[in-house]
Amino acid sequence: MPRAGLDDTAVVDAAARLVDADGLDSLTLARVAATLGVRAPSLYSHVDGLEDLRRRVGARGARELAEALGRAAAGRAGSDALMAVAEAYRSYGRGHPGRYAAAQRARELSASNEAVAATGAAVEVVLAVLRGYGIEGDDALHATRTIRAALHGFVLLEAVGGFALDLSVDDSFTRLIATLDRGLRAVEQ
Amino acid sequence: MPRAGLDDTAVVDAAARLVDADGLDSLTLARVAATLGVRAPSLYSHVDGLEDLRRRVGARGARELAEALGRAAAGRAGSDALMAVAEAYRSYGRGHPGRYAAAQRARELSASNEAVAATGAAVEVVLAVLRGYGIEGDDALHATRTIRAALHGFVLLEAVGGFALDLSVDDSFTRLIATLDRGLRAVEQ
DNA sequence: GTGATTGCCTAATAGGCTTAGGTTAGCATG
DNA sequence: CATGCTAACCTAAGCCTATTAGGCAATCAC
Repeated sequence: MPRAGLDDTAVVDAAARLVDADGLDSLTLARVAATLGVRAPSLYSHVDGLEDLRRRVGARGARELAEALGRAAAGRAGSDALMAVAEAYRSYGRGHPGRYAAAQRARELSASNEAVAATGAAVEVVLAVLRGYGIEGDDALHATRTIRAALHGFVLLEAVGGFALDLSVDDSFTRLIATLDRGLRAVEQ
Repeated sequence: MPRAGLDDTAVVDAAARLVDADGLDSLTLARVAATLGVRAPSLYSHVDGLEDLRRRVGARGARELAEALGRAAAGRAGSDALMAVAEAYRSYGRGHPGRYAAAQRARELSASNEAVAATGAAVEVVLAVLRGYGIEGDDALHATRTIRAALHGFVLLEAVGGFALDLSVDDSFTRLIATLDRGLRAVEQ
């Protein structure tokens, strides 16, 4: 019997493609194994069960998202940077809905150093953008939560088909960012 | 053999309690049946399988959430109304995390008249609040998406333990609403 | 070539959903 | 009060998961 020649990365690759195509809930070891031409128990050589696989997919999503945000922010400042980061965030969520969803399972991901580091990097990107607004310290941390909540909610609602009305979702997103931009600029204290 | 005397409502009740306590993912027919003192197949007399049960729990969540928003908005206007609605939204999400999560599965819920009606009612509440800001028409629909995205994202991040830093989550929420309030007030055109 | 590693396998356990088909409790009707 | 119907509940079985245990053999280091 020839070997498939798998390794950890190949398994996570296959899982990531699967969740992006069919949703996080449809991630099963059986399906991943089938796409790799292998039986389910064989995956245990590379991955420590289903939960571990989900965690690794989430960690990859967190890392890719943080990288995308960093690239978007590079060389920009102020509203320009906020818009670029927001666009990159939404773009990643739309392009990789499964990885994105997996990246948000904070409780599971707290066991992954890679995921924790990536989340920290993403926060740093937003904090840098906020310095362009003159917001620092705790104010900046609160503002980071505001921005993250707004972007996260938008991406999830879009992914789940929550924007049912016949009204441009692109326009809605642009206005969301504009509202945040205005709201952040007007901060006193 | 005595009968348990179940009906649809009792089954959905049990499921709603279960998902609020242990999370939406832990909803299984076997567990619901066990809490009701019955075998899993017996539930098929009252509910059309697991997916249908999830849909019904989500519909109940959507209705309860819409009712809470309506109560919060009653007798208030402007920033006051926005704050009250936002607090009610977050409060429901925290108090009933499982129902709340189920209520957001838009694709599944599109098959539920109750859920569709409830979602429409919630949108109406927000539109009424926005009239207090002088926002109407498409602008108001876009603003509704902004508000919904921000609240939804915040509730989900809070539920999943996404706010890890030692920084008051209550304060963050207050500032989120304040940022939205300022951002909505400054709308031109 | 030889030995060790390890990738992959089959077999089996345990638990989930669901369908099929049977039994019976409890009500409605005569 | 007896009869019969409805529907609530059951067991059995099939098929899908995940996971563990234990075995075989392909491949690599020497």
